[in-house]
Amino acid sequence: HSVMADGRKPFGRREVPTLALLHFVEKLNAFAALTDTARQAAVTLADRHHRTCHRGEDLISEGDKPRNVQLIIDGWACRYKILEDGRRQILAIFIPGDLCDLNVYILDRMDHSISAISPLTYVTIEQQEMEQFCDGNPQLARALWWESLVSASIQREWLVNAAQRTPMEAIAHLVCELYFRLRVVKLARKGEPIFFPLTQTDIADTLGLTQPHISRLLQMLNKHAKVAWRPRQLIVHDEDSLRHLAGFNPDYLHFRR
Amino acid sequence: HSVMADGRKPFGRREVPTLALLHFVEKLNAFAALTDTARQAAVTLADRHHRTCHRGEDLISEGDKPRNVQLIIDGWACRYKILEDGRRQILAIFIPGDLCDLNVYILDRMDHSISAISPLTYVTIEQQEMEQFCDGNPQLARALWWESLVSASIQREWLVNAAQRTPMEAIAHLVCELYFRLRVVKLARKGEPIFFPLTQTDIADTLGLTQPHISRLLQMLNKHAKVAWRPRQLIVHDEDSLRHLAGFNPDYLHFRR
DNA sequence: CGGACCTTTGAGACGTGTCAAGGCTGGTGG
DNA sequence: CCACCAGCCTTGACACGTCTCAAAGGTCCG
Repeated sequence: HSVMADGRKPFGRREVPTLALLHFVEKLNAFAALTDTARQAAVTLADRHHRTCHRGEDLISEGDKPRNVQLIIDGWACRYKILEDGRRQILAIFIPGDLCDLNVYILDRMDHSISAISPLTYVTIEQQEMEQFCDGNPQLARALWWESLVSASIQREWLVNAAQRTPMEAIAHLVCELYFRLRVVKLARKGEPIFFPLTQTDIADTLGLTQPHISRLLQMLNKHAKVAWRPRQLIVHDEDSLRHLAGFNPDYLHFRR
Repeated sequence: HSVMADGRKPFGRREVPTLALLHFVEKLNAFAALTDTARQAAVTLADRHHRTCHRGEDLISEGDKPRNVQLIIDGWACRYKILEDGRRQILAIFIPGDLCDLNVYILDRMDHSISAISPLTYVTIEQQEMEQFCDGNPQLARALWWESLVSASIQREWLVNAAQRTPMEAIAHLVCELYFRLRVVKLARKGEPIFFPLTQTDIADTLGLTQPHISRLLQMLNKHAKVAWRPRQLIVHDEDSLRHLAGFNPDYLHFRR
C-alpha cells in the first residue's frame, strides 16, 4: 500500500482493486454502457478466488489442455511462444481487465504459453460457468465478443509493427498502444508515471529486435518524444509527438468513447 | 474447364466446386466429423448467390461498416492494411473454404481491407442468418468457433514468422502452411503442382521483406528444398526438407486428423 | 553484503534494403 | 493471328542498419 518516492509501489505489495473499480468492468463499459444486470454479471465473473504468481511463472503452458479462461485482476502477463533453439516471441500483453482466450477450451491443446510479466493476481473462470453467464446475459456476451475481436485486431497491428514499421516507429507504437489501453482501465493518467514492468528483453521479444538495440531506441525515444523510461516505470511527457513518431491511429482498438 | 499443359487452368475459367465437394465442408469436417444435419446446414450456408471479382478488387474496405461474413468458394483472397506512406502488410491469406471474420459485425468499422489475390468466387452471409444457423446447430456453431480460433492461431504464427524467423525460415514456413491448408481442403496433393497466385510482391508484403529479396529466396528454396516456383504455380518436391528448413510444426493448425 | 538480473556501451561483421536497368510472359486490342 | 503493353521477375552494385559478441556498471532483493 505504501508508494515509493519515484511513484512505484514496492514489488508484490500492490493492493488489488476493489470491486467498485474493477478494470474489467471499466473496459467493457468503454465498449457500450452496460446495463445494471450486465454489470452485475461482470462483477460476479471477477469476484472469486484470487490466484497469484511471480514474474516468469506460467499460468498455462504450451501443450496443456485448456479448460478455462483467465481474467487479469492486477499486474501484467503475456502470451508467448518459444522456438526450438530458444528464440522467444511475445504474442500479446495482458493488463488488468484483460481476458485470456474466450472459448479456447474448444481446442485440444494450447499452442503457446501464458506467463506473468510482473507479480500477478488473476482469476480463473471455467468453461461451463462462462457459458452460463453468456446465455443469461446477451449484452455481456456481446461485450465479451467485442473484447475478443479487439484482441484479434491488436494481434494484427503487432504484425504490422514487426513486419512494416521501422524499429523506432514500432517501439513508439507499442508504447502508444499500452498507454492508451492503460488509460481505458484508469491505470494511467496524462503526464503521470505508469507502472511498466516490461524489461528491454521483453520489448525485444515483442518486436523482433535485440535487447541492446532496444536500449538505444529507448534513448532516442526519450530525446525525440520525451518518453522517460526506467525499469518498471515510464512517463509519456509529450503524447502528440509520440503518436506522430509512431503513426498511431487508435481506431483499431475500437473504443467508442 | 480445360487444363493447360503445365497443370494450371486458364485464368478466370476455373470451375466452381459442386456442393458435394465444398471445400468449406471438407475443412469443418477436418475438425470433427459433422453430423448429417450440421453438414446440411453448412452446405446451405454456402449454397447461395455466387459473387465474383478480379485480382486486386476489394471485397470490403477499411472504414466500411461490416454487416456480413464472406465465405471463399474459389480462388484466393487476403486481408491487408496500408500505412499512410503506402507500405502494405498482408495480414491473412484466405483459400477456398475459409470464412472471413465470424462476428465482425459487432465492430463499428473495418480496421483493414479484404481483397482478391486471384479471380475470386465467394458468397456473403448476413449477420442474422449466421446467428440463426448457429442457434439451430450447436455442432456447426462449435465448428465455426474452431475455425475462428485456428485463424487466430495462424495470425500469431505469422508474427513469429515476421519477428523471429530468418527470411529463409519464414518463407519456407509460409509455403508449408499454405501447402498444409490446401491439402486439408483437397486442393493439393503430394508432389503435384498447386495453384499459387501470390506474386513475389505479395509474399514480400506478407513477411515484411522486399520483392527482390523474395526472388533470391525462392531460388535458394528451390536449391535447398526442391520447391519449384513460377508465377501462379508451385510444386513441393521434398516436403520433409521444406519442413525441416522451416522448423514447421503443424500443431498450431489444430487439425485432429 | 552478495548475487542475480538488467542495462549500457563499444567495435566490427553481415544481411537485407535500395535503386535501377533489362527481360519475360500473358492478356488485350487491332 | 499478330503485335504491343503492363505487370511481374531477375540481376547487379552498393549503402547502411541492425545483430553479434563482449565487458562493465547498476540496482534490487534476499
